[in-house]
Amino acid sequence: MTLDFDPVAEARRNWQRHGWPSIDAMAAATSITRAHQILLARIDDAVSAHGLTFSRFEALALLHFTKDGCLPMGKVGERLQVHAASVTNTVDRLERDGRVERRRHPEDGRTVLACITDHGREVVQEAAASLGAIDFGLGGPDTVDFAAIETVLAPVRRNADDF
Amino acid sequence: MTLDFDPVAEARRNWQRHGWPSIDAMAAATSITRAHQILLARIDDAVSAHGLTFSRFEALALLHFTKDGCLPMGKVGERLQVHAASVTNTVDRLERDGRVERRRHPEDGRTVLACITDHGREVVQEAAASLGAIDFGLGGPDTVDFAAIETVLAPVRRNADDF
DNA sequence: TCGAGAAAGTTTGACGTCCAAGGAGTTTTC
DNA sequence: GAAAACTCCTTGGACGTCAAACTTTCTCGA
Repeated sequence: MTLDFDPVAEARRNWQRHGWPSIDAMAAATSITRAHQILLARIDDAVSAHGLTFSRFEALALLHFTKDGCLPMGKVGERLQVHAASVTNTVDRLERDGRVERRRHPEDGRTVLACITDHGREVVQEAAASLGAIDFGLGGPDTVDFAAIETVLAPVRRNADDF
Repeated sequence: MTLDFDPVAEARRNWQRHGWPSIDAMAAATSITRAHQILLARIDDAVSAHGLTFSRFEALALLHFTKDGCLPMGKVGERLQVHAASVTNTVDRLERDGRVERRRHPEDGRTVLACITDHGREVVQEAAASLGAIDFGLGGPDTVDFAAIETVLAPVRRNADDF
């Protein structure tokens, strides 16, 4: 993860030189993409110690936050903003590892409930601690303004009707 | 892409309630993740009209920016910060579609050069225009401060030795 | 000069994401 | 009540990413 050039500055120079449009937007988008790339790598590294990926951690945390530890598959996808097929995939693996189990919905035969197991609860709490320890990949010598990040990205999310 | 709740605020509430650590960092990381998710969807949608994905567009643009339109596979991965196997994959598909062709390196038999074709140059320029038209997924009714995004994410990237 | 080690790409396998299609169950409608 | 319409989930295929193993080629030192 050590570079001898700034990918964003590099991109900016090239776009400028070729007269391509929306340079500032491009640089902002590239920054977000790169920051995400960095975060995901660090986060996945942290949760892998607990046999998880970030996706699985998110699903597990979501279930853990629930009253009775269960949620219909569809709700999981909705909350996590991922496709239903991705939920099937994620729950498959969590179930394989005994962190989650599928149950029939008592009233609606179409619905499948994903329920976190006791083991799942242990794992997700340990993983959350590991993530906290690295400040979710945002840690390091340079000071990061967490609140500013949230603020500056809010309009981006709002433009996509994110809330 | 329309939600009736704010995923970040939601996450913040849940973490708070369970006493989990680094809430502000979590919210910032979640914002970045979500912003990236939004951008990627919009960008991919824009370039798909030209038979590209964002990855392929990036590779194509990189080659287009080069003096002679060629770059060793390894250099492509280095610039794009992706694994060598991903480069192989991306170039395979670009080559299949006639946007790129592989050539032997004249001096080093180990090296494979990825070279953009004339068709590739046409496509990448059209795609760049499409991306500019949507401000790289950052467009919308709410005003987005491009420069602020770059500034606020700089320490995140610097913490990962990104430049 | 010759063999060990390094370097460059590709292949294979695991993961995550999406889309499209299909099966099963429920609700609506006539 | 039965057929049509809708909902929920899973399956299969395409794509992108990474890690590890492997092949080919080059380099360097004994």
